[in-house]
Amino acid sequence: MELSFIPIDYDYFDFQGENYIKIIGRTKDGKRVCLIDNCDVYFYAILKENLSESKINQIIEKIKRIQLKEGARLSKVIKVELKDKNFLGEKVNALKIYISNHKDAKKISESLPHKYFKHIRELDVNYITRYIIEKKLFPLIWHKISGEVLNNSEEFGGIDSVLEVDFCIKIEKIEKSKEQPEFKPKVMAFDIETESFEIGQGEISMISLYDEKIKKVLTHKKINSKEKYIEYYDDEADMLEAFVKIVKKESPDILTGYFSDGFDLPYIKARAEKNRVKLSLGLDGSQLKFSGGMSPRGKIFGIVHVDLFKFIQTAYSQYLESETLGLNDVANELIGEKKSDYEFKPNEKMSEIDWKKFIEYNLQDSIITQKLFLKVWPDMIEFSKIIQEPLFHVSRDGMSSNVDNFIIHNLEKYNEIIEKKPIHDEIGKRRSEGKYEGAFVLEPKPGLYENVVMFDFTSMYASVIITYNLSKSTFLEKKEKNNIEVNLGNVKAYFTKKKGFFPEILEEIINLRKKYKKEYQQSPSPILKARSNAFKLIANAAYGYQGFFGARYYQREAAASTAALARENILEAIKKIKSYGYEIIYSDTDSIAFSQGKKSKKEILKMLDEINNNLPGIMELELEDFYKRGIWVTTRSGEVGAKKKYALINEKNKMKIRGFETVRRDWCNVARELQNKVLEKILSEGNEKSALEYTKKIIIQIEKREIEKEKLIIKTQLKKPLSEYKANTPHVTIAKKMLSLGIPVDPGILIKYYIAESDKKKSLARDRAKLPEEKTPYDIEYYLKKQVIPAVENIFHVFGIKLEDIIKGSKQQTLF
DNA sequence: GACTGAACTATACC
DNA sequence: ACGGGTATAGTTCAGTC
Repeated sequence: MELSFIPIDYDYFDFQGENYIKIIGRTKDGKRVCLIDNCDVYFYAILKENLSESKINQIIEKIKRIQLKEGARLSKVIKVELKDKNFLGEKVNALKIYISNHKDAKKISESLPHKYFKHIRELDVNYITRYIIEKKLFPLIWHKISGEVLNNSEEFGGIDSVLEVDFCIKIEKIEKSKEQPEFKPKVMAFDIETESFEIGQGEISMISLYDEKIKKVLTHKKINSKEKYIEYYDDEADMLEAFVKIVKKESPDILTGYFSDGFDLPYIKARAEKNRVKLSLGLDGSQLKFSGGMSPRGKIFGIVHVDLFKFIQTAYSQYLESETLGLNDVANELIGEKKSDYEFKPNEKMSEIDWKKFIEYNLQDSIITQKLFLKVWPDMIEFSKIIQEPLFHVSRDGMSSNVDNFIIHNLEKYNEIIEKKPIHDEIGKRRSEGKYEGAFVLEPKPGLYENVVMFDFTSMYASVIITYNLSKSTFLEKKEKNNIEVNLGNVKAYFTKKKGFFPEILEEIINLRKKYKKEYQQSPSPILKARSNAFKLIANAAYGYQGFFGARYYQREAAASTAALARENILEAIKKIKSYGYEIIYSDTDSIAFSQGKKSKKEILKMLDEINNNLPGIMELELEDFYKRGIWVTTRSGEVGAKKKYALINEKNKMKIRGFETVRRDWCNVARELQNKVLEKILSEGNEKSALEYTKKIIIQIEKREIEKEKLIIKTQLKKPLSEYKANTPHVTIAKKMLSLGIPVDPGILIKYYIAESDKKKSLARDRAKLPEEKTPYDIEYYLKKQVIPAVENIFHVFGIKLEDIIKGSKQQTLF
């Protein structure tokens, strides 16, 4: 049989002591198919130099005889081949040791004659990754498959008869299809509401499910509503059974939730256990499984469970402006949908109407989750195709894993043996190496500037890595002839000029990014945008990756050299721009702001060209934008210019605000909004007059207690468990109060509070911190002196105005 | 008891 | 444990006078 097939979910099983892969996917006409196949399982033992041919043959013969008994399984070496390979760019002789079961790789490696080997590698390449590398059956890409249909076959223990698929096929031939039509998966979203926020404590009140066909809320609460989407069940157990039944019947390709690895699925599992309900959601009847220890990942065979939160965290968060990564904020920003505002109440206090609203809210969450999924789907599918790892992994992995995997899947053409992941001791060693010097930041001279030009280096760190060939495999332990030398303060680092695979792969990523960006600009589509963006994200992560202790190709010197050469390049560019007679205002890492002065835009672009003609390698400086005005302020303490804090307005009146309190969520809105207004007025009008008037107005409103509570709320994130805090800050104090009221305070939540009035003049802020719903009037002095005035006084200082004098001069002098 | 600086904490920039 | 370093600024708290 021959068919067009797109792989969606990968899993493996053992049959007669050997490994097999089972892949669930779809055919072009929407049939669901399971493919069964296997591939060679092997690892490499890299030989020491100077071993004679006869000695090597002797070693091979010895290894061939290795056999291990693992429980009922007899594991053995199948064959051994001597190979010419590369390891970290060096030619090596390696034994490719084929074994019968990948689970025994480590055990078998332990019984090798280690004294003949420099390294043992590829023990930590998992079977699914190995299969994809070997057989080139890539995730979410269409393939032409030929094979034998298994129909009530005895083969593989009768696997085809338990699988709920249209066909089960044993693969004979795999070919990538020429045509790659868009694949639209069947996606079901779900969400639960519970009596408790702690996993498994208290019942699940309801479960909502949503896809193109299904729109349901399952509940065992007895309320009097005839809404069509509500399905009533006798108890929690019945409801859970119905959940399993509906998911199985609909059988989506993807089941998605928001934070569902961390909450919904673990909760469902805990309650199912309590109620003795089997969560046999897998296409082979297998149960929902969890893996991953500390941060569990819920897996269902054949239906890919995607926790949208995780993907958004790694692939989107750097572009989001949302204050939290909660479903509400993210959906609002990405798809413009707001959740219905429902206020949580303890169950026993809920009225009939509350329950109806709660059910509606629960359904709404699933609907939003599904829409959000469809919005980010182009990014997810492109990530999976580019990194060549299954959706299940790519949707959850962090960027370091993604970079790791991208490299692993691209090493074949370099004939490279894959480096191992670090384990405990190695991680500890790497972490103890300490920090290295990072980016250069120029101290600005505070002031309001007219006509500001901003240049920046395109993908600066990636360009530096490529231009100077910085990586683990190109790093030299000591100086060699004709190498690249980098000054790292008291020491020097050396890199060979012979192109390494890491910079070369990175260059390919950059080129592909350029290619797809161009294609996107010519004919925009979400897929092309996602593809271009995925390459950009991987390129941007490459620098952090080489300095990250968990990376396979970690090389601290390469990371330190990248930062050092970036500094060198930006300083050189600053010098160059200065030499053309421009006044430099500011610079941070890869960007330079300077005054246009009397020069024309044409002259500036000509200078840019000239600078670019002299830059090394692929380094490239580009125009970020021309700005009408920009403002830089001093630090709070005094005279020096504040770094990482400025505001600009371009010729289309679009503002770019960096670092100011306006963009910080741990300041109250009254201060943020005032500061934003002040910056806007000053930048668009070119003076401080109306901004000052506006500021006075707000100050008076605060003094008259005319500000609504909502605008005074300060939000601070709890970054770790309460018990680990050494300092009793206001937000920790409030978190403790919340805990005593029975509200869960897990790390990561945003603590909201305001500062209230108190008779004691000298009390600490934490003693006056109150929950938003408390009634004590707000502390006028605190909001003036600690929020509003600090937010704007540095800005007025630029114009020589001391805000305090102004206020003193007005009638409200009593406060000061 | 007022003052000062270090420690701790959160959040931004790139 | 699941990218890096640079930077500002708040609150608390221990030590000094």
